[in-house]
Amino acid sequence: MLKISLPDGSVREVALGTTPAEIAAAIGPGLAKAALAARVDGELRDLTRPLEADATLALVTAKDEADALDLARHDFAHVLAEAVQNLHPGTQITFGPSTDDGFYYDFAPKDRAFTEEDLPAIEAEMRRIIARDEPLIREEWEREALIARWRAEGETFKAEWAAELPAGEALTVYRAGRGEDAWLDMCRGPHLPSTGKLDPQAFKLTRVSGAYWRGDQKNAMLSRIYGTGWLSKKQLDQHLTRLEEAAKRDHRRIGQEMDLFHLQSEAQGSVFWHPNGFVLWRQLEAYMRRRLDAADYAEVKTPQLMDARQWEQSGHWGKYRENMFVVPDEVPNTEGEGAVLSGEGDLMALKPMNCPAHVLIFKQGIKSYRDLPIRMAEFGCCHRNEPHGALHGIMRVRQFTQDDAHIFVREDQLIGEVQRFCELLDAVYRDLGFEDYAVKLALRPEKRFGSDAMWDMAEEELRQAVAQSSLSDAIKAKFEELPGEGAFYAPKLEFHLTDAIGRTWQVGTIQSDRVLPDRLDASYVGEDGNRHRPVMLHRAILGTFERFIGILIEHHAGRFPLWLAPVQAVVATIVSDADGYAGEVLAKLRAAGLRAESDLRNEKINYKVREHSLAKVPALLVVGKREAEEGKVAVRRLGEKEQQVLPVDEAISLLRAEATPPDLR
RNA sequence: GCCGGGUUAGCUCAGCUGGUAGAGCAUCUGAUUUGUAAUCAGGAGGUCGUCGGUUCGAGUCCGACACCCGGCACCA
Repeated sequence: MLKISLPDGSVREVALGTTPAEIAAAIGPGLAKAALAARVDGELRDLTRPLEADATLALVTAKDEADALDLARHDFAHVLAEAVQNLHPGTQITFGPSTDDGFYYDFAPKDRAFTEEDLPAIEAEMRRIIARDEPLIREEWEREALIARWRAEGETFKAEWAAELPAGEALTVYRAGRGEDAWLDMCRGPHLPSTGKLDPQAFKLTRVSGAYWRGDQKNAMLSRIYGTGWLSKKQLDQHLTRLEEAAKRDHRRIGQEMDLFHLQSEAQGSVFWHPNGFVLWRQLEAYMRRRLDAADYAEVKTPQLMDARQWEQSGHWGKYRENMFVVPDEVPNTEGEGAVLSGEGDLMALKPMNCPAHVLIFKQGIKSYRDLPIRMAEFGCCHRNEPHGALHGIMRVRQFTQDDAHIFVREDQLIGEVQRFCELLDAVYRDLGFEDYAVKLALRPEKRFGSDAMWDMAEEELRQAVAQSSLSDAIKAKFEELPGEGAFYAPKLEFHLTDAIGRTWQVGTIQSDRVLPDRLDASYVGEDGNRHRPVMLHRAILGTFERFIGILIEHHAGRFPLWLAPVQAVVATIVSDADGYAGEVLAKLRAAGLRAESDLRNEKINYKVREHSLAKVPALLVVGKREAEEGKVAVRRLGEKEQQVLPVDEAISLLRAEATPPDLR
């Protein structure tokens, strides 16, 4: 007999081989029906998997939403695969997990990749499979038998996978339905007891795409079908609504609507900032400059183009050449038409990073240990020739400006500097409206430079710096380590912002680098009179202006706080008799340093209110006859239905206070 | 770079199986002087992404290229 402990503290004695489903049935028919899976000693398992030892058992129902969702999504993926093979015989199955909001499955199509036009038929077939309520039965197979089976069915990807699963691990197969011809997939499980547990109205196939087998560019391109899956139609509808809301916040759409910037094919991947959008940039840059000044950074400006030899020395030519824009250094051809290289093989390259140039500044003159730390900042404009498919609005571009800085430190200063950086970054994010962000430590990658001892030390330094910093407990609680994600020369701290609708974006970063100072022979004179290598901290808070502004746009959905808003106030007249007065109000607003416009058009006030509201102008100052006579304005704030009638000077001083950047309040 | 989809007026989009283009908004003109999310009327505006092909005839069919979108890969 086995002793099975239940969550209520009771212990049941059951025979060896009893299943959680049977225990659920013994407890009650309601539970038996609601049970989706079991947690056995904390491990999620199939309801029908026999118990083999004393254990704690918790039955998983829809109330355990995280588990239930994950099980359902995984099952949707299987149902998708079965549906596709029913409709498209000859399609090979490969791999199909659950995701954050649904699931996908990768197929090796027989002749052509799937398109969105295939999806409705596949959805219908999925609903038929769910309606058939096929039991999902777990089986353990011998490796050779399984490989043979997959080969016999022409499932070469599954056969490859089966052959490579680690020895000693049970090879499990799930049978959908009963009998010899039931559909099979190799899968670690667990699964719901049957497809009928899925809500046929709670999923939707959303898109198709390509995906490399095992995520490797060198492998075959598979055809992936994505879906979103939930426990109920209501949840699905809520999710679809969220997606619609997110689409309305898309920075590309708002950028167009608010006339912030545009992109065009003649300058692929580079942003044309319009006057409105560049206000955001200027405010952000001025703010960062004040912050950096206060934090003892010295600002520099370095060349856009440098000789290829310099990039060879820094190591970029070897490691980063593919992503660099290389420019021939040409002179007129004295012996004929056109131009020729100025010297043999003379090439220049646009900088993809600012770090080498900063080291070159560091190397001018002799540096003493007393000079360190040296904090060198640059709003550096970089060019990287990103793969075409990577470009995305203003978030991923080929020309961008980083709020970059390099801090040259002695070993004994390193942790303190990283800590100082974390605190500066925290203050900036809070000022900019992002209270909620995550810190991640990217650890040594497989291919790396330097000894294990160096990595042990470098990783521990960053870990310590975060732990010792004054970041809030909430932020520290979310700290996470990412094995294998570090740069080849150093571990890095990554700072991920969460926007208003829950998406996260990596923006800030800091990494300690002992390689580049060495390659470029940077040194300082130590207390002992000998030359020493400084450690170089590469760091950014916003990351790039382009991406950060994109995030700000989406975070605020274009409704910027007053200090950032491109147009802060519009004076709108009700009748043309108020035009003169509106002009006076406008002049006062501008004299107070506010970005203001007037709208004297011959239109109804309803029309003007609607138009400026849609343009997301934060403050609308309406003036009619009454206001003109009384020296007042009717202030209507964006998003509010009510207006407040105030004396002009009072309205202006309120707006002015609110328009003060957060660091100057 | 790879897979799939797309590109029609300033913007958002319609245009069935080929017969040389249409709406709303914006713009312009006129009327209207208006009190908090669209006043009315009229006009103008497009070599349908580029190049090539099929055809008596191409926005529509075929091919190449460019760019965009969704993913994948990439992201010092």
